[in-house]
Amino acid sequence: MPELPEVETVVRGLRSRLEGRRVGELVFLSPHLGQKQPLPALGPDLYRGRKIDKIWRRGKMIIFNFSGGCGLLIHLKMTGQLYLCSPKHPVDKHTHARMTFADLSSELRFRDIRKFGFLNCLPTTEILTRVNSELGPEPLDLDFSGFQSRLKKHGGKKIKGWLLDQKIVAGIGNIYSDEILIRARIRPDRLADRLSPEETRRLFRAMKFVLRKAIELRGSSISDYVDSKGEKGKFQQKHLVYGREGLLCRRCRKTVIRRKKIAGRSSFFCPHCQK
DNA sequence: AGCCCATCCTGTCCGC
DNA sequence: TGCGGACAGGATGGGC
Repeated sequence: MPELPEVETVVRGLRSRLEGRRVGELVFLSPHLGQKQPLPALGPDLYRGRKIDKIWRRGKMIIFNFSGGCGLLIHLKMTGQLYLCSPKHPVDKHTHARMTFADLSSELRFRDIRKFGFLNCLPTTEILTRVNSELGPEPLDLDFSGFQSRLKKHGGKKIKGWLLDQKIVAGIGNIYSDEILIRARIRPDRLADRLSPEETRRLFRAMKFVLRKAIELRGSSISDYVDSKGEKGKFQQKHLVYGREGLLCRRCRKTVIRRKKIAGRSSFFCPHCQK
């Protein structure tokens, strides 16, 4: 499930290969994907010959800026993949869009088994407005006082739900929320405004540490995640709780990891380490 | 305000 | 071995 570190890894890979290139054509292979476009959508033909000025990330969103104000807004949701490959690489039934380039032999593919993800053709101004109205601040840019004030503002929420809420902080999903909470030693069902100053500090540090470390290790490959070169990440090897129900905690080595549904998501935690 | 649930979708896994 | 149902989850929208 691509979250901030996976999306950042994909963006860095695409940026180094694609910024400055000119589009050959953009083709949608799945009509379904086109229908999901919010208005005002731009026609794919409009992208021919345009230069890619910038590829960037906001939360879990991937954004392409092209010359002439055209943009792409992409979300991988759970099983989406965005990678470069040879045009000869087989196109299967889960490949929903492809983009070729005038000055590069590789092509870009958007593939998504569950079709929850999207790739929208929109003006960059539209993308900017949407992204900024729908998403809270970047967790890696957030300072401690901003973090504290957001904890207070949405203090009634369980901390797990708080971390997952893209409007509060953008980019954290189910894997990283659990991995942050074990390192902060806080139970996922604690209320956001009931954390002690020490716990608040630990949570802030754990959030930064886990996200930075996961980016360094190029993300977690749990199910379908691969980066822009089709390669897997390595952070799953560092997971302390996620997906480890019934196994011994890797932190205290004596308590069995429990799983409980919190904020609608299965949450893994150590009842001994997390208070 | 915040929780829970259903929804979108398909592959995987488990039990019978 | 095969079938069917449960499950997984990011985000949204509705109801409480």
